[in-house]
Amino acid sequence: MSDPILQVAIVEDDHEIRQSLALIINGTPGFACRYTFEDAETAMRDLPDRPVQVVLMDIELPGASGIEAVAQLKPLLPAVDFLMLTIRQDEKTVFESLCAGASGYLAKDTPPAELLAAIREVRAGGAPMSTGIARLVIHSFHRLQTSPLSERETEILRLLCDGHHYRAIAEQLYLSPHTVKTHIKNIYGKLHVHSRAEAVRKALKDRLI
Amino acid sequence: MSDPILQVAIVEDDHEIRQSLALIINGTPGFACRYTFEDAETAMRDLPDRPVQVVLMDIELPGASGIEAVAQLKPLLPAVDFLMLTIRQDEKTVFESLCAGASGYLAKDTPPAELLAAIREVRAGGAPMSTGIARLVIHSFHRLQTSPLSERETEILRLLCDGHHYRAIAEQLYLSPHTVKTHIKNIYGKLHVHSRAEAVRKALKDRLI
DNA sequence: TCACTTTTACCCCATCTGCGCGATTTACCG
DNA sequence: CGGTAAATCGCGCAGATGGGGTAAAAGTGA
Repeated sequence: MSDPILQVAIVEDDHEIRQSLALIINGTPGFACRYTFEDAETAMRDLPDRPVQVVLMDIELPGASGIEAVAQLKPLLPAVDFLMLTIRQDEKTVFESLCAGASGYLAKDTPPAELLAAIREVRAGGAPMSTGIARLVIHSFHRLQTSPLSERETEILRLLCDGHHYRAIAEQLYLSPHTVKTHIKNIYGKLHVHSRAEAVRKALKDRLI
Repeated sequence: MSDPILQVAIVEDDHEIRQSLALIINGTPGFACRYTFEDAETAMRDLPDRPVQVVLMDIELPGASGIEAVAQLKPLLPAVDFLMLTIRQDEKTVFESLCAGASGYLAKDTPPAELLAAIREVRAGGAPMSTGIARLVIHSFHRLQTSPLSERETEILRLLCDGHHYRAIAEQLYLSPHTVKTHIKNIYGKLHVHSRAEAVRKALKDRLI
């Protein structure tokens, strides 16, 4: 059904790592690595013309970062799976990579066997991640339980986020518009914001609703 | 360092599945399952008093769902890891579970060996997921590249989300407030919304900024 | 070249918003 | 039992917002 030989490309500035990764891949039946790049610029220029299915992407590169490369290449090559292969495990880098379009995120010290398993997994529709990364990602969904808002206020904030006006909120909750106004005022105070837009943003960002 | 015996609880309404899961766990050195619950209500009532470290949670239960149970229990037991064990793999259920506080998500047909590995993994700070779930989660980060907005409009939407007013946006972009207004009007049209709040919500939800 | 989009800019006007002030009732907690 | 927080209702006002127009310059692509 799928191509018997999986074509893998590598973007990695360290010569040794690049060569050893290529050796691992080319030494495994069913895998091939015919294209390696030592910087993001070359990869962004040449990758679109190469018959590649999976790209192992380092993040810290001399010029443009691997994240920028993914952000540019993924829309052009939606069928290609990008696997970040990096030592960086900080939250910001991880989320930026995933937002850019990476389909997996592996630590650079991943053993060869696991690396190959990850490549197989991503082709099978999975999303291989190191354990720490997975926890980071899952944690990002956990809502903060430290909401300073009362139940009623949370209810009103939810309607606020849906774009309802004073009047509509009042009608839905069988309240006077004045009451809604007071609640919203209190919400603003507790969230340290001064407008609907800011409140909506904070509500969604901090998962208050 | 950690307790030599890992205490696991099970919340599952199907008698057979519950028993066989308990058998698997109790038959494995280092694992113990002394508490099983057949509905969410009982689990919510009794679990807080039990010395449990990992909970295997079904979602479809007779009364309250497993998601509700996690939502209530996780804040009370932040050190406990909840692993959803379910046949449901739809996006909504997965995200609701993770938002409620689940640390992992497994298909019900996960083989015993993998289940045990997942329990070990979650205790080690990981977040075990079936491959399909992992891809679903990672996909949620991928921004939609199909933004209908022009560059300028996106720029203005970003400032809108930060809670700026017409005037502040105009000053930051060296534009007339009239121009900003026109842009915002066009943004509303393209996003099919009628207020700042809705625009902010859509922008954040669809990752347009 | 012509049509289209984008970006810029302006007008009018009804409504909505945010902020100032105060007030009552209920509910919970020590 | 008294204090505090939450929830409810009220008024006025300056300024912001959203909706309806119009239009010109600049760039883009067929």
